[in-house]
Amino acid sequence: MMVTTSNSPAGHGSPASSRRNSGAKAPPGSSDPTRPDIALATAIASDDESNPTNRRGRRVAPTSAPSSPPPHPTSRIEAPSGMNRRIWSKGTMYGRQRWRVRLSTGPVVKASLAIAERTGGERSSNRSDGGSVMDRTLSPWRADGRSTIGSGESAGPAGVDTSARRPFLVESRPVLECSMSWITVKSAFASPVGTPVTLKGWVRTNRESKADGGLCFLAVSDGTCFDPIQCVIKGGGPGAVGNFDQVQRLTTGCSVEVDGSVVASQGKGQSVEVLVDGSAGGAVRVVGLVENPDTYPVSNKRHTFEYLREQAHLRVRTNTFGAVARVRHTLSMAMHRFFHERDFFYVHTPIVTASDCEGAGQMFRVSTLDMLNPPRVAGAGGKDTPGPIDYSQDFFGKEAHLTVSGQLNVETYCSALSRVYTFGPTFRAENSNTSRHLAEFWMIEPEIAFADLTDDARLAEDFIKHLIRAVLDERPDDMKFFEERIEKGLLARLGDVLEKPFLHLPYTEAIRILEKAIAAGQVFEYPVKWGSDLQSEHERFLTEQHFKQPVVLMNYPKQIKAFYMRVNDPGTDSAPGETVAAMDVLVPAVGEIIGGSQREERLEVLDARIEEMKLPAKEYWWYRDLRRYGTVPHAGFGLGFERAMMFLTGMQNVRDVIPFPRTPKSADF
RNA sequence: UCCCCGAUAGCUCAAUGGUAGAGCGACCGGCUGUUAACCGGUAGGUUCUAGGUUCGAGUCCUAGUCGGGGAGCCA
Repeated sequence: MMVTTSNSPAGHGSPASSRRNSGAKAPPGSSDPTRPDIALATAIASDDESNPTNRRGRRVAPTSAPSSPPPHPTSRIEAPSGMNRRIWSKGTMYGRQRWRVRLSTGPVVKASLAIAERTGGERSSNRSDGGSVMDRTLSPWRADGRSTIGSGESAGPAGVDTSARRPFLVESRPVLECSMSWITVKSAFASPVGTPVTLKGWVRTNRESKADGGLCFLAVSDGTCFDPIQCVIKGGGPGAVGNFDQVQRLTTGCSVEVDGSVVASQGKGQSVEVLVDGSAGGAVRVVGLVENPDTYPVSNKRHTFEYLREQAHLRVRTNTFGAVARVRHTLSMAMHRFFHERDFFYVHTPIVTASDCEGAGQMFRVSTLDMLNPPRVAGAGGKDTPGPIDYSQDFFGKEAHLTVSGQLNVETYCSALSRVYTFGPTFRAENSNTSRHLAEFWMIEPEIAFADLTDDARLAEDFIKHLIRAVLDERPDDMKFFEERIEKGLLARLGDVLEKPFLHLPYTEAIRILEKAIAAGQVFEYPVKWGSDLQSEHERFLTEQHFKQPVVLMNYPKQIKAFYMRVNDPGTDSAPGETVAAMDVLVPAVGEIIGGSQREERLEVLDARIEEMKLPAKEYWWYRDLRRYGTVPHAGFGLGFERAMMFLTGMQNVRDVIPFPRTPKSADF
């Protein structure tokens, strides 16, 4: 089935699609000045100084006609009837023309294959990772959708990023708005001048002017993009809105509906705005007022993160937390997409666990017993001493806790579905109060069958690079904010990680490097010794000073790692002691971001480890069964979702990258 | 859990043991296609809690609560 060309772009779409298509008739090479995200995309990657941006990164005034790629016949490409698909150009990215394909229904792969045939000659190769947007999006090579983890086909030399050549499809955009009577602020920014719009959102700022007989400048945000849109409300002359006095009194946080039309802005600071002219049907309807503006907790001023944590229900209305929320969503979707496109299955591992064998720290108890008067085991403690609590009378008939990891459970599904992952909340009752720890956090744990530690490390690298690309591609507006206000140099740091292959380094070798550094005068607070775990200062030294790039540390001493990690053959890495196939991925500025291992698949070795660590062997009966019935080598890792958020946004405190943080002594909201 | 720091107006912070202050925000007015606006004015306080020392405590002492940074543990 081919995607054909046509001169009637509006023939198969909703009104919204017509609007976009007509908008796309502008020279597609030009960054749309009404789209801050596109302007940013250009700004991130290009050294082209001809795109003046103002402080917020918007194009201030379009310069002369852009000279970049000649018009591409996007708007003439049309799907066969009944397929409901649209294609449009979105401007440039990394100096290349960027295309997006939208497919509401229908066979995605076939469509993109057909397109690839049309554009197959248009490879670009100036990306440092060897890929390009065009390659990733449209090339026939990847249009077959085949995933290649662990196979010879795409798994290049160790450390070479191959994920760029894997399927990267289609941006999905909300179709929903088409059936609603209003549009999002994000869509309004993308609408051509002259489009009548109805917006619904919250007032960010309200400025007044006496010009033109009275104007109000309402900055309205609905959270769908970083920037609020400026609504100019007329208060004098024939265009005055009836409730202008009410509009004048609107304060930060009020919710409103605005009818108006998209116009080119007369002021500086934004290229388009929404003009509300009463004589042209414009109106402002107040939905909800802020009842006491004086005490509105997130008034229009700077607030500390500490303060905003105490206002977690309102903090998402601020620039920072809105951006965090959008990036968090994007990261979540990107993660699922990464695995889905590589034939991984998402497994919902349990939150409540009645097995006492997860062994990763303090657990939260789950119980329905009467805490004041729990049942006791009869006679166990003699007449006067009460026996231990009788959990056989508890809800599950035994002790139950909240999970500290989905790994053991997900290994079972791995032993049948080959490639699986779990993503869910995880609970640790440790009394640790730091900027990197939560009592409730989210963790991603993939598990791959027939894989060894190298496959695992390669997957981790592909995964991290995919996540970086996703947030840069999809949330340029928010990422620009993080770069400017949260961490200067963030984009360079991420670009660096994207660019360089991860270095694989045996633990034993890392110890040698650290010892040499000490001999050369490097001072550490903690000693370095084969057999002890590396301190974060050691990890930072390796990744930030010595190698200045991401490092995958591999093959740790057996005694400092978990029982399920595969015991290496003697002599691996010429280590002075026994090692296990564990790995930690270290990245500059954040440190350890991933921990993983190849799992012990040999029953007798596993049993020996369980025995050695004095673990309750009985509890592991089902885990041991995996080794008794068709055991396979397998490996996996865990990525803390909030730590990934910190890595990607530059936010310094884990409590600020999760909507409602749970920490010791704190579970408000 | 350990070490260090902190808590004063809606927010951020001042205030030798002696009358509770500023900036921002809010409100009122002026000016302005405004946009960290600007100019003038007004209101706003049980100084975290409970004890103690003192003629007198925001300030000093004790205990507690909460918050922040670091360590450990980890993701």
